[in-house]
Amino acid sequence: MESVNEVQKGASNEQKILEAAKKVFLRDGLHGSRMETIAKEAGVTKALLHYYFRSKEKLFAVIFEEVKGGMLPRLESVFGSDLPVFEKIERFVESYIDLLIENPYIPLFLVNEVNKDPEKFFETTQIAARIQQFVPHFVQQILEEQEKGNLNSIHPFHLIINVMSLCIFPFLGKPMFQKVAGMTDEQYKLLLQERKKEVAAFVMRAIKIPD
Amino acid sequence: MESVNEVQKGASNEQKILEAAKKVFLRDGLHGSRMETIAKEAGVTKALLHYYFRSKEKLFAVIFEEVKGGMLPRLESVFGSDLPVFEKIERFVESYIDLLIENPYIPLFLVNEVNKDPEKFFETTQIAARIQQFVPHFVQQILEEQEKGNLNSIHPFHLIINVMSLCIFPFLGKPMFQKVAGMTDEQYKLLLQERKKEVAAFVMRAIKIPD
DNA sequence: GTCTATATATGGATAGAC
DNA sequence: GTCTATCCATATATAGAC
Repeated sequence: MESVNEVQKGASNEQKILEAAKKVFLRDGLHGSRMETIAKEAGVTKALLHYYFRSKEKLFAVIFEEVKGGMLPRLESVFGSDLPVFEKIERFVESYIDLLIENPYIPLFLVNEVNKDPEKFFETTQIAARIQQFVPHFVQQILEEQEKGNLNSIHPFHLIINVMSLCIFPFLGKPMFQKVAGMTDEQYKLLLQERKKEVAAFVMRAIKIPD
Repeated sequence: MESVNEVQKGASNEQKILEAAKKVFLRDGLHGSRMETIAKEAGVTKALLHYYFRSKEKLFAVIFEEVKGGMLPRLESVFGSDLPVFEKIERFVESYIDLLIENPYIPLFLVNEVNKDPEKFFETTQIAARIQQFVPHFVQQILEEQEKGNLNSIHPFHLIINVMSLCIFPFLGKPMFQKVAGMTDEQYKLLLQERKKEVAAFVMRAIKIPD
Protein backbone atom coordinates (compact mmCIF):
# COMPACT_ATOMS: atom_id res chain seq x y z
CA MET A 1 0.00 0.00 0.00
CA GLU A 2 1.52 3.27 -1.11
CA SER A 3 1.40 6.21 1.23
CA VAL A 4 0.03 9.21 -0.53
CA ASN A 5 -0.84 12.58 0.86
CA GLU A 6 0.35 11.86 4.35
CA VAL A 7 1.05 15.45 5.27
CA GLN A 8 -0.85 17.57 7.74
CA LYS A 9 -4.25 18.67 6.58
CA GLY A 10 -3.77 22.15 8.04
CA ALA A 11 -0.63 23.04 6.10
CA SER A 12 -0.66 25.24 3.00
CA ASN A 13 0.00 23.60 -0.33
CA GLU A 14 3.36 25.26 -0.49
CA GLN A 15 4.26 23.68 2.84
CA LYS A 16 2.93 20.32 1.75
CA ILE A 17 5.05 20.46 -1.36
CA LEU A 18 8.14 21.30 0.63
CA GLU A 19 7.62 18.40 2.98
CA ALA A 20 6.88 15.99 0.18
CA ALA A 21 9.92 17.21 -1.73
CA LYS A 22 12.13 16.75 1.27
CA LYS A 23 10.94 13.22 1.78
CA VAL A 24 11.31 12.22 -1.86
CA PHE A 25 14.58 14.01 -2.61
CA LEU A 26 16.22 12.62 0.50
CA ARG A 27 15.06 9.13 -0.34
CA ASP A 28 15.59 9.06 -4.11
CA GLY A 29 18.18 11.74 -4.77
CA LEU A 30 17.93 14.51 -7.36
CA HIS A 31 18.03 12.33 -10.45
CA GLY A 32 16.01 9.51 -8.95
CA SER A 33 13.18 11.82 -7.89
CA ARG A 34 10.21 12.68 -10.13
CA MET A 35 8.12 15.80 -9.94
CA GLU A 36 5.09 13.57 -10.33
CA THR A 37 6.11 11.55 -7.27
CA ILE A 38 6.50 14.67 -5.17
CA ALA A 39 3.17 16.02 -6.39
CA LYS A 40 1.39 12.78 -5.48
CA GLU A 41 3.05 12.73 -2.09
CA ALA A 42 1.87 16.29 -1.48
CA GLY A 43 -1.60 15.59 -2.83
CA VAL A 44 -1.44 18.17 -5.61
CA THR A 45 -0.56 18.20 -9.32
CA LYS A 46 2.82 18.74 -10.93
CA ALA A 47 1.71 22.09 -12.27
CA LEU A 48 1.55 23.46 -8.76
CA LEU A 49 5.13 22.56 -8.04
CA HIS A 50 6.17 24.69 -10.98
CA TYR A 51 3.82 27.45 -9.92
CA TYR A 52 5.57 27.74 -6.56
CA PHE A 53 9.13 26.74 -7.38
CA ARG A 54 9.43 27.20 -11.13
CA SER A 55 11.73 24.23 -11.77
CA LYS A 56 12.89 20.98 -10.29
CA GLU A 57 16.36 22.38 -9.77
CA LYS A 58 15.01 25.30 -7.81
CA LEU A 59 12.84 23.12 -5.63
CA PHE A 60 15.77 20.87 -4.97
CA ALA A 61 17.95 23.80 -4.05
CA VAL A 62 15.48 24.87 -1.37
CA ILE A 63 15.52 21.45 0.27
CA PHE A 64 19.26 21.20 -0.13
CA GLU A 65 19.86 24.45 1.70
CA GLU A 66 17.47 23.51 4.45
CA VAL A 67 19.12 20.16 5.13
CA LYS A 68 22.62 21.58 4.94
CA GLY A 69 21.76 24.41 7.28
CA GLY A 70 19.97 22.15 9.72
CA MET A 71 23.12 20.29 10.65
CA LEU A 72 25.10 23.31 11.70
CA PRO A 73 23.31 24.61 14.82
CA ARG A 74 23.92 21.33 16.59
CA LEU A 75 27.59 21.38 15.71
CA GLU A 76 27.90 24.96 16.80
CA SER A 77 26.09 24.50 20.07
CA VAL A 78 28.49 21.74 21.05
CA PHE A 79 31.76 22.93 19.59
CA GLY A 80 31.10 26.61 20.05
CA SER A 81 30.70 26.03 23.77
CA ASP A 82 33.64 26.17 26.20
CA LEU A 83 33.25 22.63 27.42
CA PRO A 84 36.39 20.51 27.84
CA VAL A 85 37.36 18.26 24.90
CA PHE A 86 36.11 15.02 26.36
CA GLU A 87 32.71 16.53 27.13
CA LYS A 88 32.49 17.95 23.65
CA ILE A 89 33.11 14.60 22.07
CA GLU A 90 30.58 12.89 24.30
CA ARG A 91 27.93 15.50 23.66
CA PHE A 92 28.58 15.56 19.96
CA VAL A 93 28.23 11.82 19.66
CA GLU A 94 25.00 11.74 21.62
CA SER A 95 23.49 14.74 19.89
CA TYR A 96 24.44 13.66 16.39
CA ILE A 97 23.36 10.08 16.63
CA ASP A 98 20.04 11.26 18.04
CA LEU A 99 19.60 13.65 15.14
CA LEU A 100 20.37 10.93 12.62
CA ILE A 101 18.04 8.42 14.24
CA GLU A 102 15.30 10.99 13.66
CA ASN A 103 16.48 11.68 10.09
CA PRO A 104 18.17 8.58 8.81
CA TYR A 105 18.20 9.68 5.17
CA ILE A 106 20.32 12.76 5.77
CA PRO A 107 23.75 11.09 5.64
CA LEU A 108 23.25 9.49 2.25
CA PHE A 109 21.77 12.65 0.83
CA LEU A 110 24.57 14.89 2.06
CA VAL A 111 27.34 12.49 1.16
CA ASN A 112 25.98 12.32 -2.37
CA GLU A 113 25.65 16.05 -2.74
CA VAL A 114 29.03 16.89 -1.33
CA ASN A 115 30.65 14.35 -3.62
CA LYS A 116 28.71 15.39 -6.70
CA ASP A 117 29.83 18.98 -6.53
CA PRO A 118 31.93 19.99 -3.53
CA GLU A 119 32.18 23.61 -4.64
CA LYS A 120 28.44 24.00 -4.89
CA PHE A 121 28.04 22.30 -1.56
CA PHE A 122 30.25 24.73 0.28
CA GLU A 123 29.57 27.98 -1.48
CA THR A 124 26.18 28.91 -0.03
CA THR A 125 25.40 29.08 3.67
CA GLN A 126 29.15 29.51 4.13
CA ILE A 127 29.03 26.07 5.64
CA ALA A 128 32.78 25.66 5.47
CA ALA A 129 33.38 29.07 6.99
CA ARG A 130 31.07 28.32 9.89
CA ILE A 131 32.74 24.99 10.56
CA GLN A 132 36.20 26.47 10.29
CA GLN A 133 35.16 28.94 12.94
CA PHE A 134 35.15 26.41 15.74
CA VAL A 135 37.48 23.71 14.48
CA PRO A 136 40.70 25.61 15.26
CA HIS A 137 39.66 26.12 18.86
CA PHE A 138 38.77 22.46 19.19
CA VAL A 139 42.12 21.48 17.73
CA GLN A 140 43.78 23.83 20.18
CA GLN A 141 41.96 22.18 23.07
CA ILE A 142 43.16 18.79 21.90
CA LEU A 143 46.75 19.95 21.75
CA GLU A 144 46.50 21.39 25.23
CA GLU A 145 45.18 18.15 26.69
CA GLN A 146 47.98 16.33 24.95
CA GLU A 147 50.54 18.60 26.51
CA LYS A 148 48.94 18.09 29.89
CA GLY A 149 49.26 14.35 29.35
CA ASN A 150 45.54 13.61 29.49
CA LEU A 151 45.19 12.65 25.85
CA ASN A 152 47.47 10.51 23.74
CA SER A 153 49.33 11.70 20.71
CA ILE A 154 46.73 11.13 17.99
CA HIS A 155 46.64 13.79 15.29
CA PRO A 156 43.57 16.01 15.83
CA PHE A 157 42.36 15.48 12.26
CA HIS A 158 42.39 11.73 12.67
CA LEU A 159 40.48 12.06 15.90
CA ILE A 160 37.84 14.24 14.29
CA ILE A 161 37.51 11.93 11.31
CA ASN A 162 37.26 8.93 13.60
CA VAL A 163 34.48 10.40 15.68
CA MET A 164 32.51 11.50 12.64
CA SER A 165 32.99 8.12 10.98
CA LEU A 166 31.78 6.21 14.01
CA CYS A 167 28.67 8.38 14.24
CA ILE A 168 27.64 8.62 10.60
CA PHE A 169 28.68 5.46 8.80
CA PRO A 170 26.35 3.11 10.66
CA PHE A 171 23.48 4.96 8.99
CA LEU A 172 24.96 4.61 5.53
CA GLY A 173 25.78 0.97 6.04
CA LYS A 174 22.53 0.10 7.77
CA PRO A 175 21.16 -2.28 5.13
CA MET A 176 24.48 -4.10 4.98
CA PHE A 177 25.04 -4.47 8.70
CA GLN A 178 21.42 -5.29 9.31
CA LYS A 179 21.40 -8.01 6.69
CA VAL A 180 24.63 -9.61 7.78
CA ALA A 181 23.60 -9.55 11.44
CA GLY A 182 20.10 -10.73 10.59
CA MET A 183 18.45 -7.88 12.46
CA THR A 184 15.00 -6.33 12.16
CA ASP A 185 14.58 -2.57 11.76
CA GLU A 186 13.61 -2.40 15.40
CA GLN A 187 16.71 -4.23 16.53
CA TYR A 188 19.00 -2.11 14.40
CA LYS A 189 17.46 1.05 15.78
CA LEU A 190 18.17 -0.23 19.27
CA LEU A 191 21.75 -0.91 18.29
CA LEU A 192 22.04 2.68 17.08
CA GLN A 193 20.66 3.89 20.40
CA GLU A 194 23.31 1.84 22.19
CA ARG A 195 25.96 3.46 20.07
CA LYS A 196 25.48 6.78 21.82
CA LYS A 197 27.19 5.30 24.87
CA GLU A 198 29.25 2.76 22.98
CA VAL A 199 30.98 5.14 20.60
CA ALA A 200 31.75 7.66 23.30
CA ALA A 201 33.25 4.92 25.48
CA PHE A 202 35.17 3.45 22.56
CA VAL A 203 36.73 6.77 21.70
CA MET A 204 37.56 7.56 25.30
CA ARG A 205 39.37 4.27 25.74
CA ALA A 206 41.28 4.96 22.56
CA ILE A 207 42.48 8.46 23.45
CA LYS A 208 42.22 9.14 27.17
CA ILE A 209 45.25 8.71 29.38
CA PRO A 210 44.15 7.88 32.94
CA ASP A 211 45.57 10.09 35.68
CA MET B 1 39.32 20.36 -20.17
CA GLU B 2 37.18 17.25 -20.40
CA SER B 3 38.88 13.90 -20.63
CA VAL B 4 37.47 11.94 -23.52
CA ASN B 5 38.58 8.63 -24.88
CA GLU B 6 41.29 8.05 -22.32
CA VAL B 7 41.26 4.31 -22.54
CA GLN B 8 43.94 2.07 -23.95
CA LYS B 9 44.24 2.10 -27.69
CA GLY B 10 44.84 -1.62 -27.83
CA ALA B 11 41.66 -2.68 -26.09
CA SER B 12 38.59 -3.91 -27.95
CA ASN B 13 35.60 -1.62 -28.09
CA GLU B 14 33.74 -3.90 -25.76
CA GLN B 15 36.53 -3.51 -23.22
CA LYS B 16 36.64 0.23 -23.72
CA ILE B 17 32.93 0.44 -23.08
CA LEU B 18 33.21 -1.58 -19.91
CA GLU B 19 35.97 0.63 -18.58
CA ALA B 20 34.15 3.79 -19.51
CA ALA B 21 30.94 2.49 -17.97
CA LYS B 22 32.71 1.62 -14.76
CA LYS B 23 34.20 5.05 -14.50
CA VAL B 24 30.97 6.88 -15.24
CA PHE B 25 28.61 4.66 -13.23
CA LEU B 26 30.85 4.78 -10.19
CA ARG B 27 31.11 8.53 -10.42
CA ASP B 28 27.55 9.48 -11.36
CA GLY B 29 25.44 6.56 -10.22
CA LEU B 30 22.84 4.72 -12.26
CA HIS B 31 20.37 7.57 -12.66
CA GLY B 32 23.02 10.25 -12.98
CA SER B 33 24.86 8.44 -15.76
CA ARG B 34 24.04 8.90 -19.46
CA MET B 35 24.64 6.38 -22.19
CA GLU B 36 25.92 9.26 -24.24
CA THR B 37 28.49 10.12 -21.58
CA ILE B 38 29.74 6.55 -21.43
CA ALA B 39 29.92 6.37 -25.21
CA LYS B 40 31.96 9.58 -25.39
CA GLU B 41 34.26 8.34 -22.67
CA ALA B 42 34.81 5.11 -24.59
CA GLY B 43 35.21 6.92 -27.89
CA VAL B 44 32.28 5.20 -29.62
CA THR B 45 28.60 5.93 -30.23
CA LYS B 46 25.61 5.06 -28.08
CA ALA B 47 24.43 2.52 -30.61
CA LEU B 48 27.42 0.37 -29.87
CA LEU B 49 26.64 0.22 -26.20
CA HIS B 50 23.26 -1.22 -27.09
CA TYR B 51 24.84 -3.56 -29.57
CA TYR B 52 27.02 -5.12 -26.87
CA PHE B 53 24.88 -4.78 -23.78
CA ARG B 54 21.37 -4.29 -25.10
CA SER B 55 20.22 -1.86 -22.39
CA LYS B 56 21.50 0.55 -19.80
CA GLU B 57 20.23 -1.67 -17.01
CA LYS B 58 22.14 -4.64 -18.38
CA LEU B 59 25.34 -2.68 -18.75
CA PHE B 60 24.98 -1.38 -15.25
CA ALA B 61 24.39 -4.87 -13.91
CA VAL B 62 27.69 -6.05 -15.36
CA ILE B 63 29.62 -3.27 -13.63
CA PHE B 64 27.63 -3.71 -10.46
CA GLU B 65 28.46 -7.40 -10.21
CA GLU B 66 32.10 -6.78 -10.92
CA VAL B 67 32.46 -4.17 -8.18
CA LYS B 68 30.46 -6.16 -5.66
CA GLY B 69 32.41 -9.31 -6.35
CA GLY B 70 35.75 -7.52 -6.20
CA MET B 71 35.34 -6.67 -2.54
CA LEU B 72 34.78 -10.18 -1.30
CA PRO B 73 38.06 -11.98 -1.99
CA ARG B 74 39.89 -9.54 0.21
CA LEU B 75 37.43 -9.99 3.04
CA GLU B 76 37.60 -13.74 2.68
CA SER B 77 41.36 -13.93 2.54
CA VAL B 78 41.61 -12.05 5.84
CA PHE B 79 38.63 -13.35 7.77
CA GLY B 80 38.67 -16.82 6.30
CA SER B 81 42.21 -17.29 7.59
CA ASP B 82 42.93 -18.66 11.05
CA LEU B 83 44.82 -15.61 12.26
CA PRO B 84 44.11 -14.33 15.77
CA VAL B 85 41.55 -11.52 16.12
CA PHE B 86 43.96 -8.68 16.56
CA GLU B 87 45.92 -9.69 13.46
CA LYS B 88 42.73 -9.98 11.46
CA ILE B 89 41.67 -6.49 12.35
CA GLU B 90 45.08 -5.06 11.53
CA ARG B 91 45.27 -6.84 8.20
CA PHE B 92 41.73 -5.96 7.28
CA VAL B 93 42.31 -2.28 7.95
CA GLU B 94 45.50 -2.18 5.94
CA SER B 95 44.15 -4.23 3.07
CA TYR B 96 40.85 -2.38 2.82
CA ILE B 97 42.20 1.13 3.02
CA ASP B 98 44.73 0.22 0.35
CA LEU B 99 41.98 -1.11 -1.90
CA LEU B 100 39.92 2.04 -1.43
CA ILE B 101 42.84 4.35 -2.09
CA GLU B 102 43.13 2.62 -5.45
CA ASN B 103 39.34 2.79 -6.04
CA PRO B 104 38.03 5.78 -4.14
CA TYR B 105 34.62 5.80 -5.85
CA ILE B 106 33.63 2.33 -4.69
CA PRO B 107 32.28 3.29 -1.28
CA LEU B 108 29.83 5.88 -2.59
CA PHE B 109 28.70 3.57 -5.35
CA LEU B 110 28.11 0.60 -3.09
CA VAL B 111 26.49 2.61 -0.34
CA ASN B 112 24.05 4.02 -2.87
CA GLU B 113 23.22 0.68 -4.39
CA VAL B 114 22.76 -1.11 -1.13
CA ASN B 115 20.47 1.63 0.11
CA LYS B 116 18.49 1.90 -3.10
CA ASP B 117 17.51 -1.73 -3.12
CA PRO B 118 18.99 -3.93 -0.41
CA GLU B 119 17.27 -7.07 -1.68
CA LYS B 120 18.69 -6.71 -5.15
CA PHE B 121 22.08 -5.97 -3.69
CA PHE B 122 22.26 -9.17 -1.74
CA GLU B 123 20.45 -11.60 -3.99
CA THR B 124 23.10 -12.19 -6.66
CA THR B 125 26.64 -13.32 -5.89
CA GLN B 126 25.20 -14.53 -2.58
CA ILE B 127 27.18 -11.73 -1.06
CA ALA B 128 25.40 -12.00 2.27
CA ALA B 129 25.85 -15.74 2.37
CA ARG B 130 29.55 -15.44 1.73
CA ILE B 131 29.96 -12.84 4.43
CA GLN B 132 27.89 -14.78 6.89
CA GLN B 133 30.21 -17.66 6.33
CA PHE B 134 33.11 -16.11 8.17
CA VAL B 135 31.42 -13.65 10.50
CA PRO B 136 30.29 -16.24 13.05
CA HIS B 137 33.79 -17.57 13.42
CA PHE B 138 35.16 -14.06 13.84
CA VAL B 139 32.53 -13.33 16.48
CA GLN B 140 33.48 -16.56 18.21
CA GLN B 141 37.11 -15.50 18.25
CA ILE B 142 36.17 -12.21 19.82
CA LEU B 143 34.17 -13.90 22.54
CA GLU B 144 37.07 -16.22 23.30
CA GLU B 145 39.52 -13.37 23.67
CA GLN B 146 37.05 -11.66 25.94
CA GLU B 147 36.83 -14.72 28.14
CA LYS B 148 40.59 -14.92 28.25
CA GLY B 149 40.64 -11.31 29.39
CA ASN B 150 42.62 -9.98 26.42
CA LEU B 151 39.78 -7.96 24.95
CA ASN B 152 37.27 -5.75 26.72
CA SER B 153 33.57 -6.33 26.79
CA ILE B 154 32.49 -4.51 23.62
CA HIS B 155 29.70 -6.23 21.69
CA PRO B 156 31.19 -7.90 18.58
CA PHE B 157 28.74 -6.14 16.24
CA HIS B 158 29.75 -2.74 17.55
CA LEU B 159 33.36 -3.64 17.07
CA ILE B 160 32.78 -4.74 13.51
CA ILE B 161 30.74 -1.65 12.71
CA ASN B 162 33.41 0.55 14.26
CA VAL B 163 36.22 -0.94 12.24
CA MET B 164 34.28 -0.73 8.99
CA SER B 165 33.22 2.86 9.73
CA LEU B 166 36.77 3.98 10.44
CA CYS B 167 38.00 2.43 7.19
CA ILE B 168 35.26 3.47 4.79
CA PHE B 169 33.78 6.76 5.89
CA PRO B 170 36.90 8.86 5.29
CA PHE B 171 36.42 8.13 1.57
CA LEU B 172 32.78 9.20 1.60
CA GLY B 173 33.54 12.33 3.58
CA LYS B 174 36.67 13.23 1.67
CA PRO B 175 35.43 16.47 0.11
CA MET B 176 34.13 17.62 3.47
CA PHE B 177 37.17 16.80 5.55
CA GLN B 178 39.50 18.05 2.88
CA LYS B 179 37.74 21.36 2.60
CA VAL B 180 37.50 21.96 6.33
CA ALA B 181 41.12 21.03 6.87
CA GLY B 182 42.23 23.01 3.83
CA MET B 183 44.08 20.09 2.30
CA THR B 184 45.10 19.32 -1.26
CA ASP B 185 44.26 15.99 -2.89
CA GLU B 186 47.84 14.94 -2.33
CA GLN B 187 47.74 15.77 1.36
CA TYR B 188 44.46 13.99 1.87
CA LYS B 189 45.78 10.90 0.16
CA LEU B 190 48.73 10.96 2.54
CA LEU B 191 46.37 11.23 5.46
CA LEU B 192 44.53 8.17 4.20
CA GLN B 193 47.83 6.31 3.97
CA GLU B 194 48.56 7.25 7.57
CA ARG B 195 45.20 5.84 8.58
CA LYS B 196 46.34 2.31 7.87
CA LYS B 197 48.48 2.50 11.01
CA GLU B 198 46.36 5.06 12.78
CA VAL B 199 43.06 3.21 12.66
CA ALA B 200 44.61 -0.07 13.67
CA ALA B 201 46.31 1.59 16.64
CA PHE B 202 43.16 3.47 17.58
CA VAL B 203 41.09 0.31 17.63
CA MET B 204 43.71 -1.63 19.56
CA ARG B 205 43.86 1.00 22.28
CA ALA B 206 40.08 0.93 22.48
CA ILE B 207 39.67 -2.83 22.85
CA LYS B 208 42.90 -4.51 23.92
CA ILE B 209 43.53 -5.29 27.56
CA PRO B 210 47.28 -5.35 28.26
CA ASP B 211 48.63 -8.48 29.92
C1' DG C 1 -4.19 29.09 -6.65
C1' DT C 2 -5.17 24.97 -8.75
C1' DC C 3 -6.43 22.16 -12.31
C1' DT C 4 -6.30 19.71 -17.31
C1' DA C 5 -4.18 19.59 -21.44
C1' DT C 6 -0.28 20.18 -24.13
C1' DA C 7 4.22 21.59 -25.58
C1' DT C 8 9.18 20.76 -25.30
C1' DA C 9 13.32 18.45 -24.00
C1' DT C 10 15.94 14.59 -22.82
C1' DG C 11 17.72 10.18 -23.17
C1' DG C 12 17.22 5.23 -24.00
C1' DA C 13 16.49 2.15 -27.73
C1' DT C 14 16.02 0.54 -32.69
C1' DA C 15 16.47 0.46 -38.01
C1' DG C 16 19.14 0.31 -41.67
C1' DA C 17 23.27 1.66 -44.41
C1' DC C 18 28.03 0.57 -44.74
C1' DG D 1 30.99 -4.17 -35.84
C1' DT D 2 30.11 0.44 -36.20
C1' DC D 3 27.92 4.41 -37.70
C1' DT D 4 23.84 7.97 -38.70
C1' DA D 5 19.32 8.88 -38.36
C1' DT D 6 15.16 8.26 -36.10
C1' DC D 7 11.80 6.59 -32.96
C1' DC D 8 9.50 6.56 -28.71
C1' DA D 9 8.89 6.85 -23.76
C1' DT D 10 9.48 9.60 -19.95
C1' DA D 11 9.68 13.78 -17.46
C1' DT D 12 10.01 18.69 -17.14
C1' DA D 13 7.79 22.78 -18.13
C1' DT D 14 4.12 25.98 -19.87
C1' DA D 15 -0.69 27.62 -21.45
C1' DG D 16 -4.98 28.54 -20.45
C1' DA D 17 -9.54 27.47 -18.24
C1' DC D 18 -11.76 27.80 -13.83
